Amino acid sequence: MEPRYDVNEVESRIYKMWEDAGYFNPDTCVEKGVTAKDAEPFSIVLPPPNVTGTLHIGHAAMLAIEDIMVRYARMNGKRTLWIPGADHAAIATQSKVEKDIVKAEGKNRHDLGREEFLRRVRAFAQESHDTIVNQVKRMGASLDWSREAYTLDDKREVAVRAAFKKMYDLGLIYRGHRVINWDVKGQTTISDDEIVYEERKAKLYTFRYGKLSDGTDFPIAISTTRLETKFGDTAVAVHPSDERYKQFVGKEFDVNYCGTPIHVKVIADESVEKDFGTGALGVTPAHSMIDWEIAQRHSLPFVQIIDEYGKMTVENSLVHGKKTAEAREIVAEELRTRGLIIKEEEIPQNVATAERTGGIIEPLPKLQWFIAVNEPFGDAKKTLKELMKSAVTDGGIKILPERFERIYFNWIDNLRDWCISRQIWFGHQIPVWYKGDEIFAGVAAPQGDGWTQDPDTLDTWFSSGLWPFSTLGWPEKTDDLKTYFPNSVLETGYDIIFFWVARMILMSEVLMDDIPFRRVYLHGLVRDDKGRKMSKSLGNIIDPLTMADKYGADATRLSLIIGASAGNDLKLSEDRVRGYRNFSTKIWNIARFIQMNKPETFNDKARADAAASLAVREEIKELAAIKAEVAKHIDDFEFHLAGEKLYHYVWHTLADKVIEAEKKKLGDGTDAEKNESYALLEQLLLGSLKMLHPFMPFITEEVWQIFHPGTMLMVEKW
RNA sequence: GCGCGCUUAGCUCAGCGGUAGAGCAACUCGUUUACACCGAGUGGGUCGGGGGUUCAACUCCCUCAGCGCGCACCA
Repeated sequence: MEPRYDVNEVESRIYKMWEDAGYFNPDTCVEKGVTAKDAEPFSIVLPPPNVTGTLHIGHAAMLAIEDIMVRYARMNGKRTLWIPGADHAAIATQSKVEKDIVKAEGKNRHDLGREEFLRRVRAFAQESHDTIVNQVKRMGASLDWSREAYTLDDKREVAVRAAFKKMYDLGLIYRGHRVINWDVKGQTTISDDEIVYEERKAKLYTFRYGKLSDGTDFPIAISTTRLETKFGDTAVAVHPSDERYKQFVGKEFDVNYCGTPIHVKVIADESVEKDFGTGALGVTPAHSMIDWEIAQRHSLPFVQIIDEYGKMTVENSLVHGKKTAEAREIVAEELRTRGLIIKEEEIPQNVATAERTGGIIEPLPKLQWFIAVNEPFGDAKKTLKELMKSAVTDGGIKILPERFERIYFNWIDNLRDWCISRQIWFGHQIPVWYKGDEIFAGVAAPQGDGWTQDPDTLDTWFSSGLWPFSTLGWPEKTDDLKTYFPNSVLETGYDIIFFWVARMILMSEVLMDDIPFRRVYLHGLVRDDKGRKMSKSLGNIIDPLTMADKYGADATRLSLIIGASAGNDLKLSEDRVRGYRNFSTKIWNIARFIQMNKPETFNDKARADAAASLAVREEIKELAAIKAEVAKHIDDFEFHLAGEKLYHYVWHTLADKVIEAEKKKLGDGTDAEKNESYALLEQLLLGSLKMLHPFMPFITEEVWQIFHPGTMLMVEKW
């Protein structure tokens, strides 16, 4: 053995050896007889990385955890499938590419046209995909590349259309005119979950609209931070039990608001808080989600006064054509002049912004496609909300750590219909065609002339939601689907429990009439050593590839496993990775020492002779005990405890105690003693390698090859 | 407003009813069949504060505080 362990040489050679052997594919394992045909299946999908860039340290953590589960299952004889893939990440990818083009050429997507722009996005996505695949391999992930999928490839296109069609026919997907979240910057709708709230200071104005037609003041004062939207008010809502306003409820008024006539009705609604402001709320149905809902309850009309560019559309007014922020100032000034403002105060306010573009969200009424979550359907007449809940309460899905189950339920309780149409180009075009008043939804375009397909695309999470079965060939009834669905485990970050985990459960309940997976394991975020999120602007990014090149993928993986328990964030520093690199070196030297001390008289017969006396030795019993503990930890998803245990055993027991104790016999014992010592150490080393393999696949395989050429540790019995 | 998590050695964390643990860092010593990316050893904590349950609490319950997070509201 080489005195030094050459990480980069070994890691690239070993991965290629595994790939060539084909054992990442469970079919090959069955063919070559390393897995029984009727073995229990173990299946898991890789959360598909977005094709927006490159692998980051969070991906590396995810790969490490999943590869441990997969390699452990495979070594335990299970028919193990781990499917790789990538996500087209519609909005994220489109905005990234458009931004790059604007920067480089000063053109936007409209200058290029849909065809050309999409060509550019696809080229970028392809390049990004290739980089990511290489990086995933670099981390040692034992994925079945022969089954690789992409959320936007032809097979998944079929799945998306079949899913849309089925849900449309069930009445779960509908087209409706409702208030949606409009991203002014990105020029598209987004779902409730894609909103990020930013806390800012805002001014809360308490005021009266103005004069009534008889010249008296409007009788009720209201409060708002958005004076400019009040042109769109159609009601003033008060609490039903509020004595102050009871006399006005049901009355309608024609009021002059800053020179523009508006018509408002006073209504009573439980949702109004008596103690906030004046206890009266100006209802703007067209530009507030909550107000829209109030308007629905009271059959109020709505008046749209802001357009898609965030500009005021109030005809013949002070604010026509102005942006909302500017309009607000103009209105405030006008109200002051008219003496209508009663109070101005600074309050903290959460402003809704778009997750991807950072633009302000302007609620607007628009005709869009939705998934109905409160609509009973099918034979059971259950709603999607009910099904999503029961999948976890009694449907067999267990979420780890358990506290996320409550977070999941809480999210479902507050869930509104999911807006799935997007006004962007990159993604699955909505499989609906129009001809006059006719609408056709289908997997393929309708026959005949004159049909036009809906130009919008689907929320990227619509296609990711199908992932646990679309990767297995659905809607076709494939063997893979029969064998590997539902998935055994879904492993992902807790930050996408709503975006992704919940949507997969939703889709699976409708389309498969089953849970998508039995277990959800949520990992935390990888932060820097001070607990901050890693970001370019902070300059605290730790790149997994740099770490792998410097210290090895094995060390990088271990640094991401030990100290990281389910659902908890991990603080990572280069020092940690270096520490586990030292452990790799230790393993190498243990192996080297044992190999150097192989007695000349040692052979199979000597091994057999030693077997009986070894069987009763404490060291062997101890190894068995460690093995049982490690297995229990892995079975319980406590990878950090398993890793720590192994680290400690190998270094501080095997190396520091057992080897030290055997040195004397190896040096000047009898042949029989030497052989027994060697047999003992060899057995402890090989046993350790097996246990360590899921955690540190490269070095363990490399050392194994030295002791057992011609066999492969990755398919040895654990 | 509703809910969740964390608070244990200088740092990062494990332990979660029976006399305080690991890794890193610090300090001392040490090149002897691998490894200085090493070995042997040492120091260092009233387990966030207060109260309770118990023969016994870091571990269970209540309460307060600090930090962090999710959701909703945000007129």
